[in-house]
Amino acid sequence: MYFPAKIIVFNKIDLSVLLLRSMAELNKVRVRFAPSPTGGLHLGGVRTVLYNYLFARQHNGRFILRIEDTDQSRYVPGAEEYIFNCLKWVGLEPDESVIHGGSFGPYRQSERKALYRQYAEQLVKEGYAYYAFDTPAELEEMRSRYKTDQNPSPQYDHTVRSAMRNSLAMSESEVQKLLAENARHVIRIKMPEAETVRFTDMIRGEVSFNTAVVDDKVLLKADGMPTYHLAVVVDDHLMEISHVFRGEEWLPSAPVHILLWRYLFGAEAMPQWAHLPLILGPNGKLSKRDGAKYGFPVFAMNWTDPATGELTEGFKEKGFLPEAFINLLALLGWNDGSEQEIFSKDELVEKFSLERVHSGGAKFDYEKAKWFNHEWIKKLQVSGLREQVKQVLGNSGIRVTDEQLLDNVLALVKERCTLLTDFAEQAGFFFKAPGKYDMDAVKPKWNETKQAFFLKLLQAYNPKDSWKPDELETLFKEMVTAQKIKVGELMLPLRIMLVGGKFGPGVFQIAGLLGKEETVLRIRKFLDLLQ
RNA sequence: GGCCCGUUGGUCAAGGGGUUAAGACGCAUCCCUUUCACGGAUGAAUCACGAGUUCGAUUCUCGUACGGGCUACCA
Repeated sequence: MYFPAKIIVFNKIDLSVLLLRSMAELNKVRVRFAPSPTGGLHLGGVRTVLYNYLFARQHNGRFILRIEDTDQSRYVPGAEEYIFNCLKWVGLEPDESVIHGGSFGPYRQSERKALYRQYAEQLVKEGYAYYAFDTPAELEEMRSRYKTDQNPSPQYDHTVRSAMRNSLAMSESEVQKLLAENARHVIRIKMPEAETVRFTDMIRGEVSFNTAVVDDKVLLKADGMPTYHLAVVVDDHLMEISHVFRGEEWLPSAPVHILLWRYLFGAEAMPQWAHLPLILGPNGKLSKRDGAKYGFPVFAMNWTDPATGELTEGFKEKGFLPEAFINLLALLGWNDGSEQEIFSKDELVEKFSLERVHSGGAKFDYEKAKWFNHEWIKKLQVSGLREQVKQVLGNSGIRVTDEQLLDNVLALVKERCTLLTDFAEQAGFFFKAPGKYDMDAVKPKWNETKQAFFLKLLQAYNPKDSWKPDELETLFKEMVTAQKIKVGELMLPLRIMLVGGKFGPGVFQIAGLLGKEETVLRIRKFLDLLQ
């Protein structure tokens, strides 16, 4: 009597679990970053990657990287590999891509070329698009003909299309003849003459457009490649993308994409859109130029233009930690509402939410960016810094052989380094005696008494068996008190002897790490130099 | 020019009808530190403007101004 009831209950549970699972499959989150491999990876691009990544991780979804290389004239060798290197550096690697694989490939649009034409043709057949045979010269002619002060950039739209050479204006037989002759042509979307297209953006709410003022965008180019507009819609559908995050600069062409979705795959199937606020420079959208002009990086990593050989410095080489780079990017347009500003990647995955992304653009502040890096250098354990600092020291000709010393040095100096490159100055002298000294800090005030003092110091330090900072300091101060000189008057010269300049941690801390031998050697060397 | 999006200190920003309008960066001054940092303290905003709604608008509505984006067979 009791048993059957129990079995029924179990069955119910199994059913609901199954139901939930299939619903989860249906609503599977799939997002994508779709860069065009034409040059360096802009910090705005990395932020888009980040938001995609965070959203995917948060929803147990997949993050896809699709290469949008439909413009063959803009092909730049190496750019694609460079993008992957950047993503690897920041630790935001895709689940599916050209190199990560996946079952929705190919992930490079140029390899999907054959796919797009049928969709464009279908649109023509259904009256949503048309063939256009206008040559570049004819387009140019149209633009200059309609150009006025009131209308500085005439569009190819419903007001002019009947006066152009396209399948809407020409006779059926004429069109067929041209097509049979393989005449160069494009396929353009036929924008409705007056319709309001609206959609709900996840960041800015309802946005609406009047199709009358949107032009008949080219969907399929004369070379058979799709334009961005056709390709995004087709690929987002085929790759089952659920949410699209892209820059605000795409907002004006959103109605084209909405319409294409409606015509091709149905509005219900459309992914949700989120147009991210722009990252601004001192004047407008942040550009590579701004970086060069104001002296801060814009690209994630160094990028050398293969055509011109021009090098653009990246955040990595400038001395940024990937942790800091991600952190500062996340906060450029988003915050969790609390006072917290330092977030690890895991915390971001946990706390990020689209609802808290701003709609207004944010001006990039390099000073604040450096602050984030400083915070992360302070926060990170030496183990997280070791390899990167070795690299930095290596770049200035210092090879680290004593790993233990490196760890001690890092712990001692990291709080005074804002960029990783600062370690060259702040840590370098521990491994290599100063090559030159800040003589101005010593010479003007140097005298016989001081010279004598240091000789005596040498005599006191040399025979010491233990070598602890505290003891060295006490001994030093005891000896100074015997003189009629201020402690500072002698401490600064000692610093210069050991460090070379007026910087670094406490002098005796330095001496401690340097060891007796090296400390004595440096003092003696300097004294000789002054003779 | 047209269309779209936006507007809280120099910058990033919290707050969304009644608040002394958070916090951070940067800046300035001071304290700590016999270097430089770190750390601590203090200082600086009539919430773009004008109407409206309201007992009351930074917060809601509408205009204006300003800023930005788009306006290619580029993405």
